[in-house]
Amino acid sequence: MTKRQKNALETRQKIYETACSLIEEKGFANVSVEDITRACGVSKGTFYVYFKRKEDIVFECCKEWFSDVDRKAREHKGTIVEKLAFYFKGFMEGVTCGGAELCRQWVREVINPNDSPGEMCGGKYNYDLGHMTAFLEDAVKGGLLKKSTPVKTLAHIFMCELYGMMTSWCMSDEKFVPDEWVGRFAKVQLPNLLAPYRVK
Amino acid sequence: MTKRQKNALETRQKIYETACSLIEEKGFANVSVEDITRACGVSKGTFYVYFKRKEDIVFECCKEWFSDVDRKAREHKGTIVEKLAFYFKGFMEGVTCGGAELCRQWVREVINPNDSPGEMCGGKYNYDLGHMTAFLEDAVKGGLLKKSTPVKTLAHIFMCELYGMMTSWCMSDEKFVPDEWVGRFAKVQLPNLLAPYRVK
DNA sequence: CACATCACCGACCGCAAGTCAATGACCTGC
DNA sequence: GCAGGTCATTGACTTGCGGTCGGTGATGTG
Repeated sequence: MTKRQKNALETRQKIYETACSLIEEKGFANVSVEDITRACGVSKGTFYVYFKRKEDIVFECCKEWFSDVDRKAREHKGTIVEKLAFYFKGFMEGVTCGGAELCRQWVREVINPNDSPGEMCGGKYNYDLGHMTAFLEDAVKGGLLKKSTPVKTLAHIFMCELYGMMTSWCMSDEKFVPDEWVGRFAKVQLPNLLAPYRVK
Repeated sequence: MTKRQKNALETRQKIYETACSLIEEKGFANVSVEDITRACGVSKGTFYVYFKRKEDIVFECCKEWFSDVDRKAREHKGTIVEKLAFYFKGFMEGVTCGGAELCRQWVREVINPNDSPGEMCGGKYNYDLGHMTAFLEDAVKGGLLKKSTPVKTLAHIFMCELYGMMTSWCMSDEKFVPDEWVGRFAKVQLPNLLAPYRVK
């Protein structure tokens, strides 16, 4: 990697980090692209070299952990309840780690229909249930769940729970601790939902 | 009511209805205030006579049913599970009746922190759990739930479920039927959640 | 009939997103 | 080490939209 390329990467990172802290401080709608570029000493044009749209900045933080939580949960040892609890914990960690404003903006963007104009930088997280179904299919193959398990339906139910936690967290102004929620869910609700499909 | 006042009401209604259909067709962000006013033959200024902000138009449709679903569910006869199922059904009905785009925009707005600038026309629905706690307290007083029921926690759990369904619906592009979800939830999950607190 | 009211108008303002031709620092191959 | 090309960066500019406000004329009122 040349010095030039290294600098470019640093610029991109600087823009991203400045944007995150400004958004968290003032709210996404109250931060302009020029606010961001002024704050980190680059020009407006530079921003648009690295991000197609202002909104794309919020997808940056999700890029890694979305593939990562998937991999980690797959590798996680334990019962299917433990595996799922781990996945839930990871999802909430990823969604909340940037703070409420970033999460809110992520939700605002991610609920857009798929044919929305403007390609998402870094790939859109869309409602294909991909992560969750793959994860549950692993559990079926691994002998943790019965072959007859309605993977798609379960995936759907679990994603629904995750979106509920995420949205509640956004709206409750960070008053609740995701770990506690996930803990309660794993203890009270998960076993009942999985009971019919578990291999004894 | 004078003829003048009647006309004014009609104008307001016309703006509201035109806005809804345009938003549903093209998406909230792709419809300008001028698109709306042009489509219904009034001027831009007139829009701002009736709505403080462009965003306020989406709160219009929620005004009635938010108080209404509360009242109706309170009056609904049956077990606590039946009452709750009724409330869930009503909530989802209200949230989805205007179509996915209106619902999406409602979510985008409603997740704003409370100190967001711009007063919401028609009152903001905020995360005070108000509807749900009142409803559960009724059930405690009515002898359907034990006195020791952690009303606030349960309200929180149930709102979380509702937000999950709502968000999933927005993201799944109307693929799922809210009634079926609520039916499944009421059958599979609700009884387990309520079991410890129900009066036999 | 004259005056007041008020629903409605649309030109105007300010701001922010996104564009693009120009620049010059850096890289590369001879 | 130099010449020529590449590419990260710039910031003035365009575009479009949200929101305002002084004006107007139809409607209601005394």
